[in-house]
Amino acid sequence: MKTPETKPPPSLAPTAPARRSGLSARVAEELRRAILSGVVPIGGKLPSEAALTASHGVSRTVVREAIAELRADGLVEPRQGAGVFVTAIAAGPPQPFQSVDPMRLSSAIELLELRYAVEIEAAGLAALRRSPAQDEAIFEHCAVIERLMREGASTVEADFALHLTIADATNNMRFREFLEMLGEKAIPRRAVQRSESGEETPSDYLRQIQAEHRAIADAISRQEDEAAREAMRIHLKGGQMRYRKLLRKALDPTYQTSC
Amino acid sequence: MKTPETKPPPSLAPTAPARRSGLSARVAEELRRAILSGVVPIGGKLPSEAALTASHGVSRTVVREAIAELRADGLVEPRQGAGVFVTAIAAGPPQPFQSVDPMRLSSAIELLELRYAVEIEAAGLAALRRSPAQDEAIFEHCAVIERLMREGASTVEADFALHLTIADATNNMRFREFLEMLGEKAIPRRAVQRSESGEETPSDYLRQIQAEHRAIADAISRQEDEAAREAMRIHLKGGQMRYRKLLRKALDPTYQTSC
DNA sequence: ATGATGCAGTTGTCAGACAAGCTGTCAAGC
DNA sequence: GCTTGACAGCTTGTCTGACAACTGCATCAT
Repeated sequence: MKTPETKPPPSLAPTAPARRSGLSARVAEELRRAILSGVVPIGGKLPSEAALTASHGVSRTVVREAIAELRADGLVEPRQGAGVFVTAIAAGPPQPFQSVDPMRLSSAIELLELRYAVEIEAAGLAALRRSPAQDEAIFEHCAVIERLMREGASTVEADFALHLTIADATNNMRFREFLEMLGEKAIPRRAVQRSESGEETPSDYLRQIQAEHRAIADAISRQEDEAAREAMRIHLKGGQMRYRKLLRKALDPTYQTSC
Repeated sequence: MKTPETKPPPSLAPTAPARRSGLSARVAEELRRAILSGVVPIGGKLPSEAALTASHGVSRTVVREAIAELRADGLVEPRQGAGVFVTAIAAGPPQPFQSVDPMRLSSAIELLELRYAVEIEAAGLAALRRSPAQDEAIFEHCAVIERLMREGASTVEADFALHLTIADATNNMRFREFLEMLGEKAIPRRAVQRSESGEETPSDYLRQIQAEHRAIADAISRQEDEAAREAMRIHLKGGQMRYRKLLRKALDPTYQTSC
């Protein structure tokens, strides 16, 4: 089996790309798909190892390792002498907030409201607890966003990084944990990026965003929690309005002409 | 892949006891334990297959199948030629907010802060969006809590139900979803119930709680979002103080005498 | 000091063999 | 006719040996 020629780093980094292209992983995935798609019903039996070996053109070892993976997933239960049976157990615990349809406006807005609840409070706590270094980092992120805006580049990631820095400044890791869990679901990147790269950013819009960011950073710097919360609320409300507009236009190109 | 054999055995029931006593399952469990207990650090390498074969007294096939299970768990990443490395990924998809130690005060408080962020905003949205029926339900829950308090019974569940009703009144299911996900982790029931059942509830404390609940319910009823948020903030801040006291006493029975 | 090469050790896959267990069929007994 | 036991065929579980592909490190040449 050939792998790509690129040499991996000598030490494993947490962000090292996963390499799951082995045969057993592939067979496991195919079987997993067959099970989850209902081709094999719950309680039903997979083909025998010998049959899978033949039909997938791999050795029995590969088939067995694939089945071992499915066993760990809780998808199958092998019974010696009898066969490998699909169990009634669903794959893993339910992921939170899964039922998000990025193309449904209300779905995304609902998640945004939840996220904003956390971010408003985070701003208040950040004002009370931030360290000087965290204070500085917040301003730095504001500057990065402003630069990206002037260049007409996408600010989605930089904006998110600012919010994460504010969450860090609460010195309660649960806030970052929450935002990381939720962040990618709350803003469908495709829609936003398409709109952002496709049009000129008005300079009054730039100034508005800058002013809002500055108001938040200043309130946090002054350690005024109420002002920080209010500044964040204004920013997010404005962002929500902007986001609604973006989404409406992305979903319905004729929307603006009808306004 | 051929048509799978779908003839179920007559003896398979969803509640059939699992038979997982195979060697590979055993080795997988031992390795899993070693990894989760930190014997092998994250980023560290498991012993080679040959070494595991020797140390566990099993064939290499068994070791490989065990490793396949761990791979499915996301605990390890085998790298051909290099070894099997413990990944930074926790078992399965990350469960949110898992690292909660109920006996560590700061751990619970951190989660409470996150929860309170959501609840404060929920109160504001509930004021804007509640239906008359939801309005009534909130008052009813207040009455239930008051009754339970007068009887000296535990109000933990009734209190949580009130907060869920407020979340429902936002008419954004994400708020309830969040609270349900987080609710049981945020208040360690053992500690709170022990303290609650063990002492007399002062009547001024009762009145304070009642007043706070009423202020929230009234603001929501009047559809004043800012007042609702502020009332909820006061209630939760007071509750946080009370909770800190409870926890400190539960952890250190001599705490009150030293105050 | 740097780059290339070789080698020992590692994982990935294949094949064959035997053990343990399950299922279905058939015959014997009641 | 129904139940029970025996048996054959098939299945999974484990072991063993072999080779391919890959990695990491030591050594050597420039």
